[in-house]
Amino acid sequence: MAATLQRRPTAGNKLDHILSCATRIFCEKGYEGASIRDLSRHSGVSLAGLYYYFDSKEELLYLIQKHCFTTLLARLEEELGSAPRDPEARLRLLIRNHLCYFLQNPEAMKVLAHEADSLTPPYARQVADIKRSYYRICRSILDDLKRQRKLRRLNTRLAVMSLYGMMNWIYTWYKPRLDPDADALADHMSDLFLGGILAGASGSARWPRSHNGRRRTLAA
Amino acid sequence: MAATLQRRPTAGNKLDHILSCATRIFCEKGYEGASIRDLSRHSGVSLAGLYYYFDSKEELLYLIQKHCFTTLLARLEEELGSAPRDPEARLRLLIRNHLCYFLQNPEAMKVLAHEADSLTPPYARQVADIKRSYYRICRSILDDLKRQRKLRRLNTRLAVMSLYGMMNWIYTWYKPRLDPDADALADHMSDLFLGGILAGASGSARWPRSHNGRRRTLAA
DNA sequence: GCTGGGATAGAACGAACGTTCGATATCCTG
DNA sequence: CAGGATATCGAACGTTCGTTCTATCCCAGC
Repeated sequence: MAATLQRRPTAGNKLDHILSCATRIFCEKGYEGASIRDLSRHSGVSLAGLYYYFDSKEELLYLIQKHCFTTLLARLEEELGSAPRDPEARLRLLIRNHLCYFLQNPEAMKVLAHEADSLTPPYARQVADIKRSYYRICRSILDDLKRQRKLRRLNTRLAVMSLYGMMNWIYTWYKPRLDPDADALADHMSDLFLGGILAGASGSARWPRSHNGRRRTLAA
Repeated sequence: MAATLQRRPTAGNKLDHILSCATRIFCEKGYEGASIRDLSRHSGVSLAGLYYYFDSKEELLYLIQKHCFTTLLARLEEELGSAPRDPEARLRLLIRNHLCYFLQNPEAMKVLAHEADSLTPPYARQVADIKRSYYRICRSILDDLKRQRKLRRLNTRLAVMSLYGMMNWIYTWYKPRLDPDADALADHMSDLFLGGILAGASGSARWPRSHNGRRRTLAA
């Protein structure tokens, strides 16, 4: 596990190539559905030769996930470092950062979203830590916004998760030719989300509520 | 494929039991990661005995997906049939229907979201047809809303996808003890989404726009 | 020119996979 | 009670899986 912290010297290029092939294959066939033999064929490295660069298939997935989340988080922190204090502006920046990265790495994005819990404890914990940091940044921005705008009724956990859902789901539907580019999409989702959050500010119930005691015993 | 349209008579109960076990196992280990032997162990039916009830592992996944989407769609159509014409009310109804069904069948929900393209053409097409119907209902409600409220700048495709993302992503984070129940969640997401949609109605740019020509050449 | 270690691959390992075969119970019908 | 359909299973088939063993190749440093 710790064996990969710094890999064999000067092997960086080839490992990168393998990771990029693996990302594509995991994206297409899923982690379980992809075989090391697939990776061997597509990367041009022999089956046994691959194991010089990683210790197991699981470590391969771990390396992909760790690299992506680390990069995503590092960019966000860099951008937020030199950004205004205004929570709305910071949230817009987070959304743009997220969508730009993911739309530029759509295959990695699908692997991240799809194989979120394919890792077992030793690896899973490290990835979970990075993801938690990323979550907390968004949550604290929303907490700031809540304070600033006095959004008493805002459940920030639900809000963060709703926003992430909106953003992460795009891997299932986004068509580069058909849909707007990352910046436009970021504006769209920022407007939608912020509009929804801020609309609930003044009144408690702007629209009619559930009022339904309909059937709720629906068997599977 | 057509072999399962009406299965052996009176075998309904056991097939249901097998499908329910399979749903749980696919949920836990993924479609590729789950084995028929897992299903045999957990269902109490012998390995060979299982094949009396279905023709292949893929058909098993197909049966699960088809059943869930058909049920979800049927309930929605039934509820919409006796619902007001107001698009906002109809959208709220759709959201509530979606979340109620999914939060009552969380394992099935994960399988649907996670194995969305694990099926190959013969099976995949039939499931895709049902999903398209479901998508179109939501889209046409949003088109109605757009007309009614004169939301010129609303991209209904993006809106539908954003809404579905918000709703479908919950399988990754929802904790029954911690988070609100289905009705409250439906209200939350309805408010968020409708607030966001309607906020963009009057002005074209309520908040500052992207204004950034920052770096956009970010290697993977 | 020898040598030692980084880099690579052919062949094989045991295990697990999806699926099938043939046989056997069970039960309704005549 | 006979006999066919329904339902079930143990055992096996051929394939593919992740991984490892061992041998080789290449090349810098002595």
